[in-house]
Amino acid sequence: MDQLRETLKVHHLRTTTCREDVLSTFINRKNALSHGDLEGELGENYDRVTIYRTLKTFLEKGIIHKVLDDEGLRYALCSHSCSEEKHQHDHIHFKCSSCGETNCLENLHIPAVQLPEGYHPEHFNLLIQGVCPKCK
Amino acid sequence: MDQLRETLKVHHLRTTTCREDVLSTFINRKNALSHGDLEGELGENYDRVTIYRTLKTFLEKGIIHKVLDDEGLRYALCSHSCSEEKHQHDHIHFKCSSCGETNCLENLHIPAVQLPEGYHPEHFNLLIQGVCPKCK
DNA sequence: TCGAACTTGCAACGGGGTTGCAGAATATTT
DNA sequence: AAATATTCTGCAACCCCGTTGCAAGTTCGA
Repeated sequence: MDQLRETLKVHHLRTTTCREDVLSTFINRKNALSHGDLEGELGENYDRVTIYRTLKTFLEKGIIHKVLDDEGLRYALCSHSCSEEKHQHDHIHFKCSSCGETNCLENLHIPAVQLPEGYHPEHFNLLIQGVCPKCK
Repeated sequence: MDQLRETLKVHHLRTTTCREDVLSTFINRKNALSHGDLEGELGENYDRVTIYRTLKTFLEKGIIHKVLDDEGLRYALCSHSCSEEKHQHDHIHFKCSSCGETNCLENLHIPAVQLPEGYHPEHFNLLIQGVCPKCK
């Protein structure tokens, strides 16, 4: 409870019930969420627009990061090392084709790639699709 | 010219000018294209819906594949080994943050990843963002 | 407790993508 | 070459995603 307020405070955000609820949804659900997921869970309490803006704010402040997907964007909590100035996301995302859940594999790093001459890589995004442990 | 018709024929598609034009746009431009790109190039000749359906058809037949992006889907030509039954896409995509182009690095394969117990990977999608050779 | 600064809800909008249907084009059969 | 079956296209309409402007409400520091 105070944990949430603390997180918001650290990122210089005013504590509002919407931000607390969105943040706690991310913490409880653990996997990557789309705007639609959040609207389904919180849509009766808050306007869609507010949820969009909350996501945008959280993105900018480094609280969440984008997770690529072949059918729409999702978002997931950043590790604690992220901030407004610097994001560090070289971990792998796994999307289960059975249950549809997308999860961060925080402790698996994207392997190094030897790019041809002239390419200057900045960000890496690896999505692996398949069947997750829960779905056999 | 006959090359295009041949490709369509191989995939059991009727030859129409729209399909020929979309296909030749992919071949000429070489990089990954969004629906918007195609509409910009061919929109005066064909309806948006027709372009959408052409992309969908090409996807199903294994002529093009989806390319992930942090701001909307793109499509790129498949290598010749793809078909309706089997797609093989373990190559890397590079998106330039300067010119905005996304390209397939066909000859660079995604390195193997050791997933935790229970994960059964099927498809891999690696997007690297940075600056491409053309943009210094 | 007051006021400045920020956040929310509402309405409205634009774009992305899909569907149903009638008419047009393509392929196939004779 | 003509007729038929099949497929494709254009149009209209629709829904969903995401954004913007503005007025009213809320937060927080002085």
